[in-house]
Amino acid sequence: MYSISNVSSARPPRTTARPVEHPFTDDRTGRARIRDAAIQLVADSGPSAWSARGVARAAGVSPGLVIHHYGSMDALRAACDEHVVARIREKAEAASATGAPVDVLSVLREDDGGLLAGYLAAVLAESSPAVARLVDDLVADAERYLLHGAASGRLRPTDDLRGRAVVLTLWSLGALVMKEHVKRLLGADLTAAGTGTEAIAAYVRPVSDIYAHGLFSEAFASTTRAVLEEESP
Amino acid sequence: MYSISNVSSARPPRTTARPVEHPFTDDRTGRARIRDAAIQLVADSGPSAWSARGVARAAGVSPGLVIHHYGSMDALRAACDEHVVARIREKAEAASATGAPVDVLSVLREDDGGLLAGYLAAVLAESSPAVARLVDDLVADAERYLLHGAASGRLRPTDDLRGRAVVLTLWSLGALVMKEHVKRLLGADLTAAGTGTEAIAAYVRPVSDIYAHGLFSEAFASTTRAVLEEESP
DNA sequence: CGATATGCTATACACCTGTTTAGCGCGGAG
DNA sequence: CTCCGCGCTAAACAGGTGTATAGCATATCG
Repeated sequence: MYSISNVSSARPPRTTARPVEHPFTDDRTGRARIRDAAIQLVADSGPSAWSARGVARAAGVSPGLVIHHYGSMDALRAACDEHVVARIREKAEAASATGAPVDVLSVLREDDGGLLAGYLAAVLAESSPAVARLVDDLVADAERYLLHGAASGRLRPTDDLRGRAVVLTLWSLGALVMKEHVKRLLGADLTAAGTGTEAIAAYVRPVSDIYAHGLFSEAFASTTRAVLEEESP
Repeated sequence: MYSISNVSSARPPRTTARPVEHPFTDDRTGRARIRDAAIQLVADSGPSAWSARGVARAAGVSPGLVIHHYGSMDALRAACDEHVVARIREKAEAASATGAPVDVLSVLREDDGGLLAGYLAAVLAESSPAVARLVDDLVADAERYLLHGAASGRLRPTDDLRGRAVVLTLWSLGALVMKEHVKRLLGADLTAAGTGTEAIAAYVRPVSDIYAHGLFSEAFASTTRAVLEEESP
């Protein structure tokens, strides 16, 4: 689900990969600098940019230090996933606590220059236990929101709340993965925090329209429902 | 858009990567065998499986022959993209000619063991001119379908037909890219041609429900529309 | 027959990958 | 002072990458 009232105002431009000023500066040891540089690199240049030497260069350290701190590139990858997932979880929980709509795209629209969104977009299609857990959690969040929304009368009830939560969440995440196509076709950059309301609106408007009224005419919707009921076991 | 009446019946199981029996056998020179093996490899094992030696092994030839025929791995990649895109285009045109709903997921559900879908899922998030063109064409197809659907009264009219076409197409393609998450969360395998109606239904049902009625209650939809109109320039 | 084209392999090369190892510098504690 | 721990680099290694090159086998044509 996506609510227009959640559309944030203009943000500062994205930073490019370089060693490395960062929105989360809590534990800036060499270890943290390396992890953060790796996240930035993947967010900016995709999974193919992943290498010990690339990360080392971006962090301003030697490749040996990368391995020294993390033991292997796989372990670094897992650490990056866990870190990004934890951050997103925090943001999703904060949004949930305010009763705001729990759409992952709005959760990700923060002043981090598109870092979390960019990294997530890059890894969503890859096999990662941490990311799979995040997706599952986001679905659970969406399901809770749908439940409350139906109870309050804002959202239509359904006998398959979970299926709906899965579909809505995966649609949003899928659009994120397909961000370059979204950008080319609609001019909307789903990860750029610097994007103004207008540029995101090109994506949000048709989405909201479908959420508001569906796609089928009422007559056709009735027909489809009849077909659905025939096919049910 | 997705129509239940388009759900195909059970198909034979997927083939695994091996040298290599294939649904399209028209030009089975060494060159074609290599290209087809490469497509199968990526469909089965993702972009990280891409290497001259991996493709050569799968095709039962030497790595040198791969390069001999295509000049470089980049050229082979481009050839694979073009080939898959051409096949999908054929299928989409055939579906369009019959007036069937032009949903890419149903177009891809054929007796090729999930090959086209699997390859497309693997490359959709990567930068590829051929794939971008395919996406653009699929959006154009969807827009035409929406136009006809609105004229016939089956689909709701909208002042942003193109935006809707983009969103619907990218949702479907996004779900394809996220196929492992769809499978884990709903048990629906969007690329496996061997999947029966029931397994796909777990994805299709909530989708159809949203298409039929939207997500918001009528009261809330009216409110959202009011917000939308306020925010329009 | 020889010449040419095509298909193909084996080998080698330059460069990249992740990882290991040795060693230096610095700070703190005893 | 010495010792220890930590942070760090440089060099080396094994294994992988894409690619180039030489050469063999086969078929076809004049």
